Amino acid sequence: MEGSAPRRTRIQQEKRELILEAALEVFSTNGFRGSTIDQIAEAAGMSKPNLLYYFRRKEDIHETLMQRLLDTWLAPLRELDDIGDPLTELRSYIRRKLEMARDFPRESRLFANEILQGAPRIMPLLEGELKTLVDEKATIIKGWMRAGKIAKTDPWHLIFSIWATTQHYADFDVQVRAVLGADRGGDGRFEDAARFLEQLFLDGLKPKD
Amino acid sequence: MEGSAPRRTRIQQEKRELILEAALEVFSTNGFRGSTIDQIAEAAGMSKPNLLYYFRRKEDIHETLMQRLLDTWLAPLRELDDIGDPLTELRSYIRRKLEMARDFPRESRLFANEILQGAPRIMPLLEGELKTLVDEKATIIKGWMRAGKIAKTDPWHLIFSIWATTQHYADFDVQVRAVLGADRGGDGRFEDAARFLEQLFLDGLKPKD
DNA sequence: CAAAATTTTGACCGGTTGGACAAACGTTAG
DNA sequence: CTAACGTTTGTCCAACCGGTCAAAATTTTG
Repeated sequence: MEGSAPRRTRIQQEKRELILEAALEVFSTNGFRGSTIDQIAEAAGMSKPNLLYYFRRKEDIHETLMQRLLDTWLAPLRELDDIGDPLTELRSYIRRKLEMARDFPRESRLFANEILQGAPRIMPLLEGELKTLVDEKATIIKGWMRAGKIAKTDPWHLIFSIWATTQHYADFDVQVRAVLGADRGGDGRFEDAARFLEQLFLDGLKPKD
Repeated sequence: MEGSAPRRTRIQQEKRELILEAALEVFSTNGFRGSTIDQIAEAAGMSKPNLLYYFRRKEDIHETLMQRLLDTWLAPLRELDDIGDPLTELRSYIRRKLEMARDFPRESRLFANEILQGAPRIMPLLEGELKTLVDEKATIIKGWMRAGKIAKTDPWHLIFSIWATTQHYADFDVQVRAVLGADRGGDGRFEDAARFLEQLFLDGLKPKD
């Protein structure tokens, strides 16, 4: 019995990967119920029954995708630790998170879709693993505040605000580009965003003097 | 010919309102494609053909909902004007926006759903009405910066960050509550958020001295 | 009351979708 | 070659879904 490692041949590994890649594309733009197995199969270059040979149910694909997603998605937060200057640490967390929004917008949208609909499939993860991680990092941040290294405020809401502002550039990308227009909505928007966010989180809006 | 005001009896007005209310509930939690006419009809307490008597197509309901939504949704930004102290003006914009996230989370989620999927139905509005409004307000904010009333930064990204942080409490509500836990995730979370956001946007994270 | 107009419903339809299945195809090992 | 195993596909099905339609029920109007 080997329930924890049921993988077989190399072909299966490759095909499963192909399907997951295709499913990420389709799910992230159409949502779970808005996506069809046929769409995913076509995007993966195979027939529907063939796809169902590798994943028995549509939900299995989604579940596998979500499991992998959470690991990579929370990696930047996991890296946040006590060594180094607090402000620098927070600044690079924001930068990494923004880079993920730029480089993995599909993952961000998939996650947003799931949360928007009430997180029916990952609620236990949110209340368990995620809460534990955030609480742990909030304690670190609280320590920084007590030591006078950063301003005193609510660490949890601070983390929320970093998530919100960075993921916004992935989840609401079409809106951002529409509002910025053709000239400013190009590739440079992420650098503009990085500059702005750094200033916002470090200094706020009050004029310097 | 009265294409602009095709409303008829009082019953029609009431039933249409009933349907829109039910559709808001269903669409905002399941997305457009994830929602069925049957679900909406049941939530509105009527049969499917009866619902289709008031709205001929599923898309008509969604379209009507989106049109109304945008007006109320952008109201807080429209109120932002040049009279009064800039920092106070921005602070009350943030507060109003957060109140909307608290009082109209379904509207926020409906909008988020639409944007997430590439805004297929409201793209023209984003590039037209919305962009015009944001550009106009960005000009006002730029004036404040030139006058030294607030710190110099990018007005567009400032507006994005206000949208992102406030709507986060509606769109990602389940995640916020899961992470905050039973004790801190109660009704007080919006007041905590308001306090945090005020501090973030005004002073940033650098320690006071 | 009676005719006209409006509202509601049951039955139905065509298209789509998730999924099952067995047969065919390919590949590898003896 | 051939048997065994893994892979691929055509076909099919039952459930669902958006939408139609005609008839029935109700309300409005004269």
